Amino acid sequence: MDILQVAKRANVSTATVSRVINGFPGVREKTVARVRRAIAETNYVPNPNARSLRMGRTRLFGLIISDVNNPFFPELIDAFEALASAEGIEVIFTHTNYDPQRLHNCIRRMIERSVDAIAVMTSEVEEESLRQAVKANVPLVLMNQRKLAAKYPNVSVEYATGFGEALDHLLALGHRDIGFIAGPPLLSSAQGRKEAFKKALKAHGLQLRPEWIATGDMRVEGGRTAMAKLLACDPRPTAVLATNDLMAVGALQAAHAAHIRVPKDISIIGFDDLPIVSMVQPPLTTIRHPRREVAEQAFDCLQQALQGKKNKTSATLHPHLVLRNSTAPVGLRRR
Amino acid sequence: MDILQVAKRANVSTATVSRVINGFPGVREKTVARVRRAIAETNYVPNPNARSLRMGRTRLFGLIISDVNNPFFPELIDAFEALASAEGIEVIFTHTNYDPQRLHNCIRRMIERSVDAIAVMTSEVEEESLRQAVKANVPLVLMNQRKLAAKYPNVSVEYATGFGEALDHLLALGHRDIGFIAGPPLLSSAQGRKEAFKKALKAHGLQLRPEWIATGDMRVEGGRTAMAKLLACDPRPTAVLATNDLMAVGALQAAHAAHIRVPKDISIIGFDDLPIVSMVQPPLTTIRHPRREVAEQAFDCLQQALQGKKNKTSATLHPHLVLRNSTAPVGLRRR
DNA sequence: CTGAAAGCGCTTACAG
DNA sequence: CTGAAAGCGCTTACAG
Repeated sequence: MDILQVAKRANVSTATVSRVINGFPGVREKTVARVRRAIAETNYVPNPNARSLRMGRTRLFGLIISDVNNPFFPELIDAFEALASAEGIEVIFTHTNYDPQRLHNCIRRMIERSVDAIAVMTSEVEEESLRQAVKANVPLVLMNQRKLAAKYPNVSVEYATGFGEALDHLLALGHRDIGFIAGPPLLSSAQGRKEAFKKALKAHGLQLRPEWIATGDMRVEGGRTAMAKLLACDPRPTAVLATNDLMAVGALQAAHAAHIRVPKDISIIGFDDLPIVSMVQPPLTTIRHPRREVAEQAFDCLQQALQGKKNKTSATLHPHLVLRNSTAPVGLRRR
Repeated sequence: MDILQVAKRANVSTATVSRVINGFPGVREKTVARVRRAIAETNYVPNPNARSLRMGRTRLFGLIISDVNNPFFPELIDAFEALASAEGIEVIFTHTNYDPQRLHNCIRRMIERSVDAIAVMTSEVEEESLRQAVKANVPLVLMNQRKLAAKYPNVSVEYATGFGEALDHLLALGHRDIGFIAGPPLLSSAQGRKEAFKKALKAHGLQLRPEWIATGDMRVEGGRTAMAKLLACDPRPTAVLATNDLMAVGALQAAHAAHIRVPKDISIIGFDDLPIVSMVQPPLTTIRHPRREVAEQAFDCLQQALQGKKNKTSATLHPHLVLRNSTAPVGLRRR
């Protein structure tokens, strides 16, 4: 009954206090001042539960990611949370650990908590889990789910743009012999990147030599072994792109181990722009995954859905090359 | 009015439905069954806002950390969230970016959201911010705040234990000449680690040579330059401990750059056990900061405080050495 | 063992 | 421009 205390103190009704708090027009200036003073004096803060119960909105958003330990996500979380916080929205955040069953539970829990909207920023998504939200009438937004993009708002990243820029850069440095460290065939996001790479390669009029594709597990270790294979080729590529930064870091280590200098003897380009790539030597040139922008677009989608606007349901973002020190002109040595 | 629908369907009052949902004893088995069926048939889920409004508890915990981008935190978040989730508690989580003003706001926001309890897992804490929670009667728990430990529940980590184990290990390998990469003098957590190192050193009967202490900025870059200084000493240490893993990684890079082999020519030990240390070559031996356990103890403290138990208000945890490949016996070379 | 009813703290037609 | 009152969906003494 706390709004009542404020009301008494200001000599008005609770309705008026409510109006002042929510910035409704049509309250006399003098009354507003009186209410504001009473609020200040009592340190009054509205009870969000009462408010939510009444309004049917909680100002609570759900954010679901794959894995807190994956250094890809912190920036995305950070950006999403900053936007929410600026709007007075709180974020409940959970991770699925790549487990579809957990995704299902995460969504259920969030609906039970009556969040206003959910951003599902995981790489693998099963539609069945999403239907819970549809049924509960909770807006959703996905990331990079091309197959579901027709039915659900989706923020997607056009990998090919990034690979195109990387290839522009390498070609300008004189590279023609370009290797690729791919990800596991079963991982759809890895396959998406591979396809985009091939597409960009073709657009640049380059051949794809099958022996210059090695496959890794998306982690440092996998990049190391994949790179070892590429380095053993004869002829070997003069530049290598990796599906993600962790494997690019592994590739760098493999080169070091083989006493092949980066970038002098071979150029390496990663993908994602994780914090780690500027911590290794040399700092890696990489294609930045626009994850902050993904968070922004996702947040916008949800807000718009809540406001009943139907226009902006999806967005496409483009990754860009970030130059650091792991690429150099093709040496004369191999010419 | 949704519990009413269930009640009607089961031919009971809402009170009885509520009793069944909350597992109160003393409802006839047959009635329970009827209510359960009605709940299942209607897919009924209690409205948490109504519940919170009535009960004065939200089953919402706040978790405040310094920095999402700091790879120290994900495991802590993960552990905390898993415990909460198992108890049907949701976590609102924010970060301060090392800014005391933001900590103040984070705590205020959480109180306004009427969380049941708050874990403040940041390195720097100003007491004034905490008083908001005290005033609002919201239980708190801190991490490694010795100065505040008398007034607030606190989970602290006894760094000296970890350094002691590291020194045991190095002595067993024949090392006597041990260098240290310290952190900035103004950073209290870095100073705490330095003091603990000195203490452990003394306990092992070793001298501290002032020129074998170099200072870095707690990041990879700082570790690199600090290590370069240590390597330039004559005589130089045969083993180096770093205040944190990021600087240990930098130290490793500096050794590589100087063509000094790790661990053959020099041993390196880090602190924290970040994921990154097993991604570099060689994987670093390090002292593991028990951050999962910190999360567990913190969560327990909060739960107990909520249950009105006064016994367990603080806890002390011990870091332990994790052996990997960056240490080796002192070479004969330097004998 | 169960129900009727009050009340948690708000917001919002409705009336004036 | 402002107030009286209903109602959001629960839980919990109280009564039987």
